[in-house]
Amino acid sequence: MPVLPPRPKSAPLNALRAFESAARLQSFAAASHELCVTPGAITQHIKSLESWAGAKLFDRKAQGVVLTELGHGILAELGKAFDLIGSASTTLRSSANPHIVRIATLPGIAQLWLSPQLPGIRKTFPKLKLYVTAMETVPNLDREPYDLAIFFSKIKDGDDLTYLEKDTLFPVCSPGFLEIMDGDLLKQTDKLLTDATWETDWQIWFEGTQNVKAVTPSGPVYSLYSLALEEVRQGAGLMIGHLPLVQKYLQDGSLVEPFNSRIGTGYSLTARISKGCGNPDQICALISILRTGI
Amino acid sequence: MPVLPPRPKSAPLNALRAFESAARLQSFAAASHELCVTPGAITQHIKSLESWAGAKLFDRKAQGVVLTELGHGILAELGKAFDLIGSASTTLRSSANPHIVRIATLPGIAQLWLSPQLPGIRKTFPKLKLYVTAMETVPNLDREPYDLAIFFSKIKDGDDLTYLEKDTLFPVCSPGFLEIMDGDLLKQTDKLLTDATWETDWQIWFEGTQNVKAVTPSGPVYSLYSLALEEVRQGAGLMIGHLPLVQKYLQDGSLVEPFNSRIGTGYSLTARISKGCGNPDQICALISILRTGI
DNA sequence: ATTCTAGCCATAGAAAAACTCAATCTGGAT
DNA sequence: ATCCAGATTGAGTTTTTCTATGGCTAGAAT
Repeated sequence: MPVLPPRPKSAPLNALRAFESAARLQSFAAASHELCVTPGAITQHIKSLESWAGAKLFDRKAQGVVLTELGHGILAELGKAFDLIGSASTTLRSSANPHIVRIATLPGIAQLWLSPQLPGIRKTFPKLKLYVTAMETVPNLDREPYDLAIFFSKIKDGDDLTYLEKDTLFPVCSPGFLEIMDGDLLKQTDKLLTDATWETDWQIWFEGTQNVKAVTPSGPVYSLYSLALEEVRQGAGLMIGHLPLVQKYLQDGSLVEPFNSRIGTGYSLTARISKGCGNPDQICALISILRTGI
Repeated sequence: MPVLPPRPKSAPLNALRAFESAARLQSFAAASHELCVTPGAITQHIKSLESWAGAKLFDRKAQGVVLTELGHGILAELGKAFDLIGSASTTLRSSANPHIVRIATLPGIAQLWLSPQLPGIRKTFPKLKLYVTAMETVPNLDREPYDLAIFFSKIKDGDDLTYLEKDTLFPVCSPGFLEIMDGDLLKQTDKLLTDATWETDWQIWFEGTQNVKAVTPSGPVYSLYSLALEEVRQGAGLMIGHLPLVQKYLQDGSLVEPFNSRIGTGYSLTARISKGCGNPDQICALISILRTGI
């Protein structure tokens, strides 16, 4: 039996993925975020790849990291490779389970916009299973295995986006809060709630509609929009409502709009479909139901 | 600090690689060989990918394994992706170390053909470092990180092969063995040595040159050609010499050619260059030196 | 029919890889 | 001077990957 010497290993795949991400984003920290690991993990991946290659791939500066020419040379090729892998695996999983649609969206959208539409969707597509994953940033649909991403974004030509609804800002509060409070609602800045994802909402609304110097809200800051909105419905104060997310509460009367001045943000609620998605027709049908509302 | 729920993971890269190999080769066993792991490792990779996808990728039959339609659908895409990764990593490593040339070749070629040429190569390229890895089968240069593969192969149009020398077969033995033995050298079949990689050499030579029924050699079988040849040089018997590999010994007189009947095999010693190789000019120069001989 | 054989599967244990955590370093910015 | 963002380091832990078994099945050989 011939004992063959060990072949030299080919480059470690996971390290290559880490490298591609770090090189594309020009930052280990950003890559660590994209890949959902700690920065240290990225450091180690890059180190292992550098030792495999026998050369530095990044120049380490104190304020960050700069790709070497060597690293730059393979970035495009690697990117294409991981795009292919991503689309292949999305295709695989979604055509294996055509009755499952995986949606990526903001937590607030999931709870306040998507969730109320579920009964209607179930009626139209009784067999459909929706897997909704909440996240703060738009995932790279070329890489991550979702069929559909629903986020607020600016619509540009060339993007493969489907418009759903316009985003519009205006303060909201509970009917009870409105009754109790006297005079200028906006004076008591500690009653102005903020959501961490949309920190500048108040400022945008002030500057766009009030023609007065923006008041700095000093009320609590929430990390979940739906949580903040719940507080507001309990009468905790005022916050900026995004029309698509508060419409339901305006209709059922649990929230009211104390001012008559709305402002658009240039953003819209949009859906984007993954290229790898296995059942585009079904997804389109689903989107059209979401767009027209229940 | 917002606690985000865990994102659904993307498909495991190593499992995808195992799948691609198994699907392309239509066999777990072959894939395990290609990736230098045990068959069990492949089984587990495929299982993990199947559970990630939520569907079977292969139909298991007793005599092997058959790709499902689902699996077939992503094979081409994955193959392209891993080709890109392979070429990117080869590019990376060889352009990081332009003075290193990694050669994959048969053990026999390494020892009997390449090794004698090293002094001459060192003279021409003093800074060059050759890393020679011996293996039984031609590696996939699109995937594995070698710059150059030197093997016996049939030259077909379209292949990116460089011809080096013609392969030619004929029996060889030591001068001492020739003296001692009487009469028909080929009668004593236990003195006919065989190399495991080229088991049919004797048969090919007999049928091509002797016009007699092939004698079945019953001498020892070696797993390394160079080892067998060493025995022959010590007078252990006769074996089939491949011209490129025995030429040196014919010249220095340690082997002789008792019959005057050579036969070609249709194969030639050839060099193929990796697409990803970072320094093609240097490699070409190297090949041309190897071809012309020292 | 029985045995053989090629391939895949299942499980346990071992080895290697990957990740986290907390502490540390670095040089520009406040 | 101190702070800060971002990268690193090393120890310890978790997860993944691999091997080593033995078992299974169906076709081939005896």
